[in-house]
Amino acid sequence: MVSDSSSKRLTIYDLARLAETSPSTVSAVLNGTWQRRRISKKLASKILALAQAEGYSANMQARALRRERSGIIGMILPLYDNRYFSSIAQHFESEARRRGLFAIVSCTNRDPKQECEAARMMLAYRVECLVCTGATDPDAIAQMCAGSDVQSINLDLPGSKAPSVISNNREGARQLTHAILNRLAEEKRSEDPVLFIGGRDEDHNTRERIAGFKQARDEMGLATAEENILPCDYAADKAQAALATYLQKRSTPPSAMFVNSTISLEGIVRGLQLDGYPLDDIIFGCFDWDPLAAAFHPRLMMVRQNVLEMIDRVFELIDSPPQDLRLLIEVQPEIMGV
Amino acid sequence: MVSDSSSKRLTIYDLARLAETSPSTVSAVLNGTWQRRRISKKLASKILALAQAEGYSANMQARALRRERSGIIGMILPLYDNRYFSSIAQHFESEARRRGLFAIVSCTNRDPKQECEAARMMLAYRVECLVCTGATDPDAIAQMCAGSDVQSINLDLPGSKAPSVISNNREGARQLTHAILNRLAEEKRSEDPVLFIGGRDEDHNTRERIAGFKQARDEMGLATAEENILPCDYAADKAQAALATYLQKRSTPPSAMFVNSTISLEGIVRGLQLDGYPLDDIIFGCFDWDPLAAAFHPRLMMVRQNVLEMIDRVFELIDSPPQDLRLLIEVQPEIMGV
DNA sequence: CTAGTAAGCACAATCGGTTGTGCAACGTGT
DNA sequence: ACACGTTGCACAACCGATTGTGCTTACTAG
Repeated sequence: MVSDSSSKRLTIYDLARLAETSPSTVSAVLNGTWQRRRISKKLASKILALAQAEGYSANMQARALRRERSGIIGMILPLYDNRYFSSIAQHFESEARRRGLFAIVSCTNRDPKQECEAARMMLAYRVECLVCTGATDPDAIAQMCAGSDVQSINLDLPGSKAPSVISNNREGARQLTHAILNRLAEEKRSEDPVLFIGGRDEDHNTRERIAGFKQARDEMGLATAEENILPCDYAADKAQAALATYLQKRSTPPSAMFVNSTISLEGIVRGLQLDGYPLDDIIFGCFDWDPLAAAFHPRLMMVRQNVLEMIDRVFELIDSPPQDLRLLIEVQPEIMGV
Repeated sequence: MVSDSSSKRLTIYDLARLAETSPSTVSAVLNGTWQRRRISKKLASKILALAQAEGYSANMQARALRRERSGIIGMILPLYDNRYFSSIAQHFESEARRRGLFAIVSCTNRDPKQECEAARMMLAYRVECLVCTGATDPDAIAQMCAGSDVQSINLDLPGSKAPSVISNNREGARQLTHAILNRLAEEKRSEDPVLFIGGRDEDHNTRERIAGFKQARDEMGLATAEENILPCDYAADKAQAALATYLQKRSTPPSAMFVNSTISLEGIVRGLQLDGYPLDDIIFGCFDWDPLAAAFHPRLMMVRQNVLEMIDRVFELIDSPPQDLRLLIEVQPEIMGV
């Protein structure tokens, strides 16, 4: 270790001087192409040992510039703070790492402006591919990427200008609704209404979940009153307020609810708790998964989206980009707690 | 928009040709140094308009290489999947963005190997600073950074080779314990034992929290039996098992518990729920914050660490690096739900 | 009318790798 | 001894920005 920490960072030029060889040879040795370049094993190991001893680390910017490949793969994400999105980020990172890519994830707070800004940054850093998760306007970003000749993929919410990987929301909702209805039947409350609450009407996923909800009820021979469908947005406060309004017209809370996300569930539970309703008696189905919440409530069933498989599908699309940009891949979620 | 999407990405050389000027001029205009270089306003606006129309975006690798500044700031994180860490990532990103820096966050699963690997990658990408959150071995990473002349800062867990920003764990635990004891007193159960459970004995934060716990009891004239302190690790299963063992010796669960994290709380609640104990009667104090959990339980008090201020402190340290690498900044957390 | 100054821009070196190509030296077969 | 193939490496041109410097013109002052 002769490292002169006095000067700058070590480069292949420094190593070349130390090893009394040329920079190109050092480069070839350090990036593994030395056999192809017929560098002798002896020289190669000398250089490797030297690099090791001096703690050399290649400058990725220089490499990226010359190779015209950054080795970076990007993802934009609405938020980190729930199990679903955080596990998306986590799996994306580890799968990228496994492939020798460097993942950068940017969270954009569900704000279209920030989404664009983040995408612009990612493109400036020359990401090799951009995964666009739960974007407000996925097509806008897909178009930016296309303009820069960068592949993009939609995750969680579908778009029309890039292939999409999403959960099978309709089928998941259908199964969850059946689980709720079965539970009601077990408890001899089959006739009680079920309230669907949370999410946004314009949102593809919410629409699909409502469709699945209705379909399941239909299959059980139950009609669904529109007043029992409340897509009041996701936010906890919105859900709490919507439920309060709903409850003004009745004496008791519904026996069962289909809650569209954990963030909505938070508002619902808080509201019921404040008003002193017997929380544990209500059957909840939540299209989202949070093990802590599941631990707390005895009648809470949750939909766990298959993040692992979704990320796998995303990388398959990266490996072999489909010709059809409207390709939609749906992954089956799992019902927990039935 | 004459963009010839046929060829490669647009460079300043292309723009120079289009604007009939030189690359250096284009560069100066696009990075804002054109006034200093006495480029005429007329030419400047021409180039800017052109760049806009053609959708030019600077190649950050080239810029970073030449400037010897990447514009990137890194963070390593144990996990995303709780409110604390996810909000750390979120605030770190937005503050970095505010400063024109690009944040990259890598999660390392509390694995020292992965921590080192991530740090190595970050250093290869020439991050300007590395924030090392909740690292298993912060000093190892601090040393790697020092070797590359890169500033590093510890967050959440302190180290001795880089300045650290952490919560005031002892004081937070003291206040939480007082809140628990007050609640017990209100409910005329002052004499009941309180169980401290979760966390690791070797862990700085856990040790501090235990100290705060004992101190608060001491201040109330209560002795603390060692059998009531169970640092059984954080994992939900470990906590559940530890509680089960604890309960074997007694007929009823403790009236109150100090739970060291939400992940431990998950195991505790699951175990109690399974065994059919009346969960709502137990007074919980959890050193962590999760609004969904808070909504579910009427007697759950939580410590919310002041992430906003912690991140602010981190950036202050980045702005003016202290001479003393052992500097420890403690930020006061907040007790929620008292 | 000329020296001196400022305005406006272009040149070329540089950051640290990568990679096509060239060129000795050495070995082999005839 | 000569042609020829191989081995082992060095040279130099990039990648796309930044920046010190220098060279025109135009303008101003004396």
